[in-house]
Amino acid sequence: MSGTERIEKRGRYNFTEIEAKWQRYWQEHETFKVLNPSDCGADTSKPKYYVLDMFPYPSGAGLHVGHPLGYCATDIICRYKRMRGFNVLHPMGFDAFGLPAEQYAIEHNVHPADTTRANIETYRRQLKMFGFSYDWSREVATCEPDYYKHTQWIFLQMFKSWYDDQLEWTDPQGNQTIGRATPIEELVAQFKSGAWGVDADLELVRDKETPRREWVDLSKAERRQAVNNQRLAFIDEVAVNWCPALGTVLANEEVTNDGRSERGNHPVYRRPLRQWMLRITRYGDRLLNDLDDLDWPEPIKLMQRNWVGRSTGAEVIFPLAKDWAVEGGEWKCLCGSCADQPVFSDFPRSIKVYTTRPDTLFGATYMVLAPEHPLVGEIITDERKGEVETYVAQARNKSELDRTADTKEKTGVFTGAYAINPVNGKEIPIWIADYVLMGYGTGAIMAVPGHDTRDCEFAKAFDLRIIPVVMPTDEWLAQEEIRPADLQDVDVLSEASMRDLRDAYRKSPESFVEVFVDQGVAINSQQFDGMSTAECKTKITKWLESRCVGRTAVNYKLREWIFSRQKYWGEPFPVLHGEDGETIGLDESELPVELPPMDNFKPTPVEGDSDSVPEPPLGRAKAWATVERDGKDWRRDLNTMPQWAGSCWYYLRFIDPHNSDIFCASEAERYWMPIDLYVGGAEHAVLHLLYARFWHKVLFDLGHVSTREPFQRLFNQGMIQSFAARTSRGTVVAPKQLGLQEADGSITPLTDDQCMHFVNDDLPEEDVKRLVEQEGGEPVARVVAKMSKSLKNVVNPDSIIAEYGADTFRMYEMYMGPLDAAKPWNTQDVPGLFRLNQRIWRLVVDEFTGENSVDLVDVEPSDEALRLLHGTIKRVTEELEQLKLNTAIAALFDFVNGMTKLGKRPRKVIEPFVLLVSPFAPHLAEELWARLGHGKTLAYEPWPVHDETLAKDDEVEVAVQIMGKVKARITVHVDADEKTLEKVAMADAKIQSLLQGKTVRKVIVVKGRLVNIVAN
RNA sequence: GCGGCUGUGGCGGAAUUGGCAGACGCGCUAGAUUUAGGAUCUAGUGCCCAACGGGCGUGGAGGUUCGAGUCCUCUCAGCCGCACCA
Repeated sequence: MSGTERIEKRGRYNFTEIEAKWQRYWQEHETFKVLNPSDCGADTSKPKYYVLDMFPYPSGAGLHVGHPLGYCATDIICRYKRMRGFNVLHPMGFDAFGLPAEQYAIEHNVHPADTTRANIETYRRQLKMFGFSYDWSREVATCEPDYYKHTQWIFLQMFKSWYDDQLEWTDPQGNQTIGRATPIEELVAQFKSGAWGVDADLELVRDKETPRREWVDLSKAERRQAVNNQRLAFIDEVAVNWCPALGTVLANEEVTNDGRSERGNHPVYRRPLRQWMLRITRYGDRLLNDLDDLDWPEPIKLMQRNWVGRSTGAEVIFPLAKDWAVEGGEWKCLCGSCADQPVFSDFPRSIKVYTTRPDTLFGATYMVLAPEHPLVGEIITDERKGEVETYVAQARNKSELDRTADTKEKTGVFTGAYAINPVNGKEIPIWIADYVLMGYGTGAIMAVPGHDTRDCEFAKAFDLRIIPVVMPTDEWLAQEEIRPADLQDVDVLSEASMRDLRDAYRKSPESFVEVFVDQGVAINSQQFDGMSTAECKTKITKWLESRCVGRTAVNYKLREWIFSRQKYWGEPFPVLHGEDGETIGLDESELPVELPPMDNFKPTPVEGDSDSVPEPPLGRAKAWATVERDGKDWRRDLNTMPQWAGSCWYYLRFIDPHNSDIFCASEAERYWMPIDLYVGGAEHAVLHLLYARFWHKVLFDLGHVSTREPFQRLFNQGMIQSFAARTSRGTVVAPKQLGLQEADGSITPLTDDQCMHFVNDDLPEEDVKRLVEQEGGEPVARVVAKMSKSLKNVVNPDSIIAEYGADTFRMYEMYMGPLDAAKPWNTQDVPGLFRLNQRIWRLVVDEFTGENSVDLVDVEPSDEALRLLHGTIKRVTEELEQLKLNTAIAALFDFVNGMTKLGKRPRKVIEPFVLLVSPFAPHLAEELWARLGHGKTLAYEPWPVHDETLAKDDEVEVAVQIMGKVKARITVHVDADEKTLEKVAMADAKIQSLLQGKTVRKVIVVKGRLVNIVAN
């Protein structure tokens, strides 16, 4: 190591050489390579700790300062855990498939594989500069065939399974569970044996009472459909955001409010398209319930719960008035072709709705269908046809965002048809309105304008009846700002005026300013009158059930996952499509299905609102797309999987990254899972984490993984923000783009020094007045903003590392504030941490001679030095355990300050301190450890343990308060009891004088803290 | 609109969970030092006042308590998520 000699000669803290040296050392010695239990030499007696970072998407811009925030934190924890005797798995890889690479490829005519490879190299180089203790031998990239072979394999498992939601089983962890992913063969066997059948829509029917069709009577295509209707991965036609110009489906987030594509501003249309779907909703309950046992931030759990959006209520059937009548409580079919007294699951010519408020059924005065509802065409009367069709056509082309824009007024059309309210036999009009979404519930609602704000708005707009069926609480009725104008003066305390209010509500609920949507007491509901909302819900549902027109139901906001993209740079689907519409999964031995080499990734543009949908780019790879098998022609699927696919299981691949047979060997999986700590940004709070949990549960059901949940503990790092300026118009610009307006109107750009003062908010007042944005000359104010390319305030870690070193960078980011808080980057603060590292360096090294400092002494440390050390060990350890890394570093500062005061540095104190420093500034600590005479890395040295008796001072200062205000301080023994404390406090001269002429009422003593004297 | 989070000096942030508000760092002030180094060391640094004393201070207003940054009620501001979910 020639570099060391030079360092010794100069003796200064030369971070460049030290960091290069130790990074080389770690690499050469494979210091952080960790073994799997079956590997030769593995020590399975140690406890395991699996720490995972959210792996990055390698974009062209390279790493920014936000990435390493979480990575530094996990690295510190990993280094700490190793020293605490854990086998630590700490891997890193790249989420390498995705749209940006493809867009870049189209614009610059390069292959996404090439740019991705180059970007990965940049990222890897940058990540290595930080000295992270990753086991690089486990690196993966999701775009490599070795990797996506298994992504395809997992997809096949979903294609080959279905969710048996009634199967009761005990999972390997001993939990009683209902519902499980099961091989599709078991479903087919049940069909074949005649145990199960299907309904008219080829959906599964288990009981034999319900009218159903049997397997033997189904055509080949129908059988395939019946099975497809259950598969976890299936093909279905769904309404999507189709952008003809871009030639792809867009996510809702990629569509602007005026129905155009975010990228390119092209028109976007709602189109029903055949897409791969994953049946994630079957896991809704488990995705919800299993959150309870996870050590995640509550807000994230809440976001996931809201996303799943489970609600309970009832499905209710509203028969069409032209086809059904009620005679003597029995349903009578008017068309003659339907069975009288139909069963719930087979009630022809009726509208099924979902409601969370079956108790308000008597208040349902009209119905609304979503414009896309399949019954719309059937029920419109001839005279309404034109108007309805125009409305439906309009709604069809609106994006979801457009339709749900909040300020929008209610629109709709009457169909001319009526339905029968099953609770009272009354005929109610059926309307069509886009405030009802096809994607939720049944796509149809019963409207209760008396107790639903949206229905009320609609009813008022179209002059529909409003019937109150829930009497609000007195408290609600009595609110002044809600009461009708003519009842403003009543005395709400009297029972008589409450009666007036109730009568007024009964007569015209719309005269109250707000709609009552809460729980109350049923009115106008015949035999259910007087029941509480909760009771009424159950009773009405039971009543409906007994008449086969309703049943309890559960609904989710969660939608099935649209899983295909019309793009090149993603995982191909491992399936073949036959000419007759059959889709088969490939055999495992045929994986991976590699992407064909191509050089043109452009979508085929289509003009305007055409129904034709062009082929995805993969369609141009003609030879690849066609496969001959068993004498028949098959076609590959031309779609690819979305970017989420690879990240749904990467944490499993890290466990066994080079296994070419299976995605992850079971023994290793059982050893390492679940992940003990998962750190990443809150932007993945819902989608990635939900999708990955879903895949994991499928793998768990099928016996491929051993834990119900992948990520036991989750931690969200906060965003690194930037100081910026906001102009009076609201534009945000970086400090560098500011200037001072001179008297002649010209603008002088801010100097670096002035920028600093701007950031610190302490520019001289006359400068603040002249502060303007350079380009527009508009006045600005200081704000904290997101770092963004357009703001030109992105800080590149490379330059900071070059200037101050990786150890300083790591320390600075950890010292900025709490890990989970958003905080602004301030380069000005970096030198403070650089100074800390220099001071730590000088605790050991004499800067001039380069030898160990003469103050470093081999004598027994003083009590004071020991107290300092053990206090520091205690603090650092406790803060590390809680991921409070900012205050842990504050403890390091305190130690160095303390040592500076003490002068001499006993080796017995300095050595453990170097170990405490090592997770934070590993290069520095390794170098000092070597200079202290140790021959090998400190990465596996035991973590220092503090001795409580040494950490404590014998004496402690206690505050003495009078009436809660500190008036004096006394010094007492740490263990002094309450009585002693009180005595010493009362004896204090100052306290004595302040108590002159006052009566002591009470004395509160908190041991070791304070004495509070209550006196007047 | 609904839900969540956050408001503490000139700046970033501490505060043992109801017990001395402002740890630690940045910046600033003064001094020492010279090995002129992205130095170091010492002292100071919340605000106000008639200044070895006193008053006020954790977005604002109330409240509970011997005692509140911390708990309760109301309120303001900022950020994030969802958004016609029946």
